[in-house]
Amino acid sequence: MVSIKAVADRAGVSIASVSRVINGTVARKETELRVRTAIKELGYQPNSAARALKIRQSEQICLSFDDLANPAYVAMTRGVGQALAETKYRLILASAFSSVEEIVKHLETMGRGFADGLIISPIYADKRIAKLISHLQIPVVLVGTMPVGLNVDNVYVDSAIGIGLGVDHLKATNRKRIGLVNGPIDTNPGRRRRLAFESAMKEMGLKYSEESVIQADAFSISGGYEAVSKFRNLDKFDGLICGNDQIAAGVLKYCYENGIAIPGDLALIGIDNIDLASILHPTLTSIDLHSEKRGEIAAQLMLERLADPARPIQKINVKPTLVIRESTAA
Amino acid sequence: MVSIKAVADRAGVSIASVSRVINGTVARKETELRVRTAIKELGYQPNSAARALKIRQSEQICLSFDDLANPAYVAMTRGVGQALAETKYRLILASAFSSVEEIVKHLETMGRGFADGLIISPIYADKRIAKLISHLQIPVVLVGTMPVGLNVDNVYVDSAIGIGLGVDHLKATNRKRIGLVNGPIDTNPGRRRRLAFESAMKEMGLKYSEESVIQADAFSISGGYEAVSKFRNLDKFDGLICGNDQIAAGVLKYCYENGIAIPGDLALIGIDNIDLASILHPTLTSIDLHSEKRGEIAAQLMLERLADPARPIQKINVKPTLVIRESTAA
DNA sequence: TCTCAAACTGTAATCGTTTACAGTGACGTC
DNA sequence: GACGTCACTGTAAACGATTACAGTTTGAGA
Repeated sequence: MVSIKAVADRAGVSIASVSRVINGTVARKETELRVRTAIKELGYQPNSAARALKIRQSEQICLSFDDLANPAYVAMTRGVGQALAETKYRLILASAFSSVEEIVKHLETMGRGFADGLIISPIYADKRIAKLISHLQIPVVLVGTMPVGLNVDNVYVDSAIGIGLGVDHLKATNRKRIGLVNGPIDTNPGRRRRLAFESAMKEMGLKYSEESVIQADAFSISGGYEAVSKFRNLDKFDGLICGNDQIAAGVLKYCYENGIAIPGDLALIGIDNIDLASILHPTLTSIDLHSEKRGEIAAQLMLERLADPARPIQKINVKPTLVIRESTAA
Repeated sequence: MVSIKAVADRAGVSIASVSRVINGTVARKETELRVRTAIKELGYQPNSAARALKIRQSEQICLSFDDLANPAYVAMTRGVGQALAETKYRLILASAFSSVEEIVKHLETMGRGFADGLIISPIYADKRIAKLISHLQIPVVLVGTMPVGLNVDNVYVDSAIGIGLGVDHLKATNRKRIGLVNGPIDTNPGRRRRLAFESAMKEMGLKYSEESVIQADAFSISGGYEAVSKFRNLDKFDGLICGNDQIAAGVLKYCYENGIAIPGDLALIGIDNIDLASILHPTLTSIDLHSEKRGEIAAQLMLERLADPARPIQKINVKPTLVIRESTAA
């Protein structure tokens, strides 16, 4: 392993000078040249562990979420990655397919200093998570619903508004018997979307009851498919909002197999507006929650926080938008 | 920051004893108890930079590929993550949406010791990449086609066999005018799949020419859609193999919009067998390249290599399989 | 030529661990 | 009671960088 000492010897200077050249502080032209030549000749690269130990920074930022199989999180990752690309920070991905237990385990190891900051988008509504986050020594940016009692930088999208847009659109296209195919209720999005749906329905004077909600046990294609398979009597509804686009895809598949015409018999709306939405038959109307943009903003907040630890806490609100496609045609 | 010194003071022992307790070597019962209590009381976590510096290991493994938007790579990431979950290694994701330039940049910084091993699945066929990899000081496992001149642990799937399965199946279901909608030709999969297609066609005595190949400029839905939109006269073919499932989805969309019946007028086969394949209408026959399994094997190879740096180089071959669905019904 | 400030450079301490080695004490044996 | 062994513990030296601080060189001005 070629260390800073080897470079110093080769260039005939002290290690301090080498370090100074690397970090771009004072150095005579000739010294700099000799050091740079030595570095090139030896193929030297500074050891990041030693550097991290000394400067007390790892120059790594950790991104943590629970479902990489969900394209919305992939998009978020892309956003974070882009914002970090031109900085000194590397992106670490942690616990991308995890259960609550795994997240807790991961959070517990975050104190080891291998990351300078944590961007987290927890879907599970578990109390331990909020507690662990609040005890972290490094800056945290939370994407999504802020748990009670926690106060960190935050970027969120008001799903109530999003669901409102959806219900509104269905009502405007003359649907009256509207239901929700919700994702798991022990998750933040699941809980929030259900509440938002209820209040949107009541607000618009539409009939709402417990039976308006079909419960899927995962935010996935098969989750959606199986939920409506079990439920069966979809003719109760003439419009459905789904927990996300994948659930909607599952519902769509079921409808196709069972002769339910979309949008003829039933209008369908998804959430997230992933690529899938535009290639389904019919193409899927979707509430876009702008995941990539939220990732980008989260990374931006993190960079600003790292640059100025004392700045006031920021909460950024991203507006959902409705993308209308064939699945809700009148 | 609470360090090992603080723990030692609290427990009334030396830092060496604390370290020994943590790393599970000799210690008297009472000493161990006092140390563990002190650790708990102070909430101590060992600093990973200091540890990495001393033991010359970062306990991080880097996974590098170029297109996280492709679910096949997400599956691979899941495989790697699972295999690493119960080990001491953390998974870092690098350059997940990258150009050749970015990969080169990343590879150049791999010498800094922030990862103990690199699992890489490069799609671009660029000579610099092979060269940089061969100069790396850490173990590398390559997933995919091995560039010439490189010799590292490798897990690959013989796409020739996969394409062969596809062509075979199309021939068996009475298709004669078979084409390929290929991905970009400057990528490894693109190049390999084209060659494999050509030889499979010739071997089976089917007509092949330059015009049998439609070139898409990305392994994506829009890549497939635009390629066939530009090409137009799809009636030349009665069977198409697509560079991956997303390209196939794009082709399918075009066919739907232009009244080409699948599988009536045209049979369609994708590659990768991602979730999407089973929810398209019609469902898509696909050549499964077992990405998740390859990721798992790659991680396994890496762990074995790290445990025994001297062991002979392994090359593991994963067999592709054909999943037949509606899009190729006779 | 001499002086002094400015510009640069080197020495050495430090970051938080791990670990070789030496030291301590308990205990069984003669 | 002396001694050897064994089990454990502490001291101190690394690992490879950064950075005060002190020391040295340089060059301008007198």
